[in-house]
Amino acid sequence: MTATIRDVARHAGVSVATVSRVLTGSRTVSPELVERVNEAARALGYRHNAVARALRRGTTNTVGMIVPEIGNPFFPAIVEAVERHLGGTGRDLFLCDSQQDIAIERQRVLALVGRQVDGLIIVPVSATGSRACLEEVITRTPIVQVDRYVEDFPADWVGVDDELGIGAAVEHVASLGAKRVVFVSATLDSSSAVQRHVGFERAMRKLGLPLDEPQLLGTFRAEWGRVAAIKILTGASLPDAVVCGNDEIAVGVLGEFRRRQVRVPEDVLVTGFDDIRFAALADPPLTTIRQPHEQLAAECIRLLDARMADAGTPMQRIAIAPSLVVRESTGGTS
Amino acid sequence: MTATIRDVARHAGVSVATVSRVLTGSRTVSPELVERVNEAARALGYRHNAVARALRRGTTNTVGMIVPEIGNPFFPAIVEAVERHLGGTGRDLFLCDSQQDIAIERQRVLALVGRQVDGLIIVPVSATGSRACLEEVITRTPIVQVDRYVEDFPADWVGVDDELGIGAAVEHVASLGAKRVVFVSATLDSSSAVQRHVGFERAMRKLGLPLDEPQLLGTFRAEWGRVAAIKILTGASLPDAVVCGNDEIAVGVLGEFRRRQVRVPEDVLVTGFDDIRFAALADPPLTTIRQPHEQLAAECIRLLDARMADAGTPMQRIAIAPSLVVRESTGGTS
DNA sequence: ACGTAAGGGGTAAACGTTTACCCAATCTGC
DNA sequence: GCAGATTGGGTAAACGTTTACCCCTTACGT
Repeated sequence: MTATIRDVARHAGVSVATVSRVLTGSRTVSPELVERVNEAARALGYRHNAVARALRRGTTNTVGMIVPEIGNPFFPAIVEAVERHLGGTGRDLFLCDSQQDIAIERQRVLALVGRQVDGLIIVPVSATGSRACLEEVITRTPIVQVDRYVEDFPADWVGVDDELGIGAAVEHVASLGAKRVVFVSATLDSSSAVQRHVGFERAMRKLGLPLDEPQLLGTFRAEWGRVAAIKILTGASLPDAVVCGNDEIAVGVLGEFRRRQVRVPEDVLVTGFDDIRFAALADPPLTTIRQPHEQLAAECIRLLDARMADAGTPMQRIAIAPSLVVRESTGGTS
Repeated sequence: MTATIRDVARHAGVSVATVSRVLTGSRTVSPELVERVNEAARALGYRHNAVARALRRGTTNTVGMIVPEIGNPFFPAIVEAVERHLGGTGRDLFLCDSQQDIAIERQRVLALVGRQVDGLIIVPVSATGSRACLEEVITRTPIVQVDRYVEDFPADWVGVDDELGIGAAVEHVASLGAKRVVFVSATLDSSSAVQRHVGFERAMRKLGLPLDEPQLLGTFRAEWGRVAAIKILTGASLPDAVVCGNDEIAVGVLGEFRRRQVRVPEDVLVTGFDDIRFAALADPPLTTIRQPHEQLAAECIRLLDARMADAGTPMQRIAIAPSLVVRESTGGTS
């Protein structure tokens, strides 16, 4: 059985308080006793019990993070960036996947909050459906929303300006002469789906482009991109451009176009959103809206730390401008 | 502040033991008191404290999982499958990324084990370097290795038969007439790198194919695939086939070949390993060795449960045969 | 030399839950 | 009617750590 602080105390011939003081450095202890305690701990292979410490201190040195779809490379990229920013602060990141399901999301939230994570970073599954469980726990732990957010829910958020990003994609294809532009995205469940949709319609109106193409809203998955491409191809004629709500959809669209001998960008321009690492590797390499992972992660951790330091800190919403990355799928070079 | 079991007891006019008995159903309590306790718990919004429960019970209802590179879609796919098998068992999965770094891996292992996860599922970073930290904790928690394993370390493992898999890829390209076959994989740090390398050489010898091509061993990353493709293209002449150690490398190779007008499969055959979801979406769609995620996950959870049930259970090594998926990159159809 | 302050070590309570043990009431069998 | 068994509720210890409080010793200033 693993040694406890009591065993170390007995071995060193001191009290458990002395052992605790030595090992945490919380108060001075005489050098002689420090030496004995350290030696005893070493000899017994003592490691403090994080569960007991959490109960006593009320903190765990962990941050929970929940993403809605871990198989979408965009979310692991955000997780990697968050880890880099959390690393060096002595805190551990515990990651959970909510599988695009608000019931599973609630389970994950309660699992993390119930284990007293010091903060929760969440990409909410649904702009409306995620509210109930987050309202339930926001008084118990600091929460920061990343990328997506819950509507009418007062919590910190950092993400890109989705409207601006999709607007940049529309302006880009319009600047290349595109008149008929089709939008392929996800149903309006999440805030990013909603905002990208709003951004698309606003940009089209601003540019005076027709909005009469059917809206192709499915999931943020490559499979849906393929299905959407088939729907586009069964239309009367090919649009000038396909603006996609994320890179996965775009990769699916590209693949299906390629399979059916539709040339990109010669026959139709295609754009994505996110700049996942396969965007550059797609064929042709995908023009996309890059989300600045490092900056999102840095702001996220900063918001969380501010919230942890002072629960009454005024709520912050940080929208970061994304950037257009022009690649071959709209005629750019590699 | 959130209610504790003491508050509920006070509110219901019973003892904390009674409240605990009612809420856990651990012993009979009169219907009248059950009603009062449940009503009090509801009224106070009581949720049990998982930290206190963990300290008292010594279990946490959590499983920790560590993957070496969360940005590689293969690992999220495994995580998703493990979650599906764990779901419904009332246990939560806490995921950590070890960033291909054994020091970070050790931090993650200690973070999870220190918080008394009931079991640990790990894809070890290094066949040798990961041993020290796993030996340190294997007496404290059940461990199952997935995909990769640590050499000379007695712990349960489930993965595909890497030698068999790469051998199938070599046999496949050879059956299409390939004589000069180049192997692009990772340096021999992980067991999968080692086994795939061994499998490649063994298959080449078995088929009487020349092994004099330079070995291109870097990382399991698409970036390395691109670099390797450049190295191949600066050689005297193009090989007949490029067999890659994983899909990421293969996707990188495909991209660079495409960029330099090398036609796949016309000019050179390319294969991968893993069957990540971008393998089918690559251009051309990638011939690969499919790892059966669901089966790997199911066996993994079964091994963990067996280990949890009886720490003395004989160690098991389960190698599952992968399957060849022929796509356009070796002349197959979509 | 004395009074006050500072340092440092030990005891025990606290964190929140679970459950062993004890005790009282009730039930059952003879 | 009584003895023994059963049921069920309460108390308190346990889990492992931290730290408030207490007390003793030593040091310093007058």
